[in-house]
Amino acid sequence: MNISKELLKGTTKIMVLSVISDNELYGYQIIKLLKERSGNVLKMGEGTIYPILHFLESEKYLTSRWENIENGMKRKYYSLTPSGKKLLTQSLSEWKNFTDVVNTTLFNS
Amino acid sequence: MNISKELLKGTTKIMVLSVISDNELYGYQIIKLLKERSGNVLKMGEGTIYPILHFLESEKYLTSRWENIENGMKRKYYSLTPSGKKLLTQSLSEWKNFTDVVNTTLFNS
DNA sequence: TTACAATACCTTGTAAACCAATGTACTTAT
DNA sequence: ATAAGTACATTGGTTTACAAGGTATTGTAA
Repeated sequence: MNISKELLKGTTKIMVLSVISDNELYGYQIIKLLKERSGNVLKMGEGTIYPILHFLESEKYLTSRWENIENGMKRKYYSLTPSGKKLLTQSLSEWKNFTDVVNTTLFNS
Repeated sequence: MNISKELLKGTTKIMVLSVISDNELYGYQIIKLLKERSGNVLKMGEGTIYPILHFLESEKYLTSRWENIENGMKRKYYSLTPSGKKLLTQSLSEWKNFTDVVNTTLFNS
């Protein structure tokens, strides 16, 4: 089963905020987590997630810190700012409104 | 309450197919019907709906006929082809899958 | 009667979202 | 040694929706 690219538009940002709200996470991990949590349906590419993280950080919804791990690799960990938590709450309520409106429109005939 | 442009992406086509499935409709009427059915939330412009109708017709999901009404105006009525009915069924099931996956990802933490 | 709102069709240009592809660099498994 | 995995990043293309503009007619309010 596949999720069409078009339907996804707009929701990816919310899902990114949502997964970060639980734990401090790095980009590559978020991609794998979204895949896992969605039951292997969402296969976001790096070209999708990294720009979203950069945007959310530039808008102060996220902060980041670099961590050097033993083997020489570096990870950039993101967490929500207070402003990001507010955005998440607001986005979740928007998401609910949105699906309600669409469902009403689709099925109230 | 406003529905963000980004979330809407992809769903407008489905809603257009959905409203036409019940009755033969013309473009301007569809805009008003979507507004009405969504409880005054969806205010699709003509620049959104007309291109979708043209696309769906070019892909043979819709057929159209012109009707001259008394006062000199002309309306272009659209209805679903068998292929369009199939697309609608398929799109509705995609929509359901999509919201399920997003909700799982958002709320199963 | 003159102007505006509404009906009804249409197109063009722009911004945003996502993905595929590509690039770098290091590590681990075969 | 070669491929796959980890982990960061950017560029270019497609699609979606909207704002703004255009044509033409009818109905209404000033």
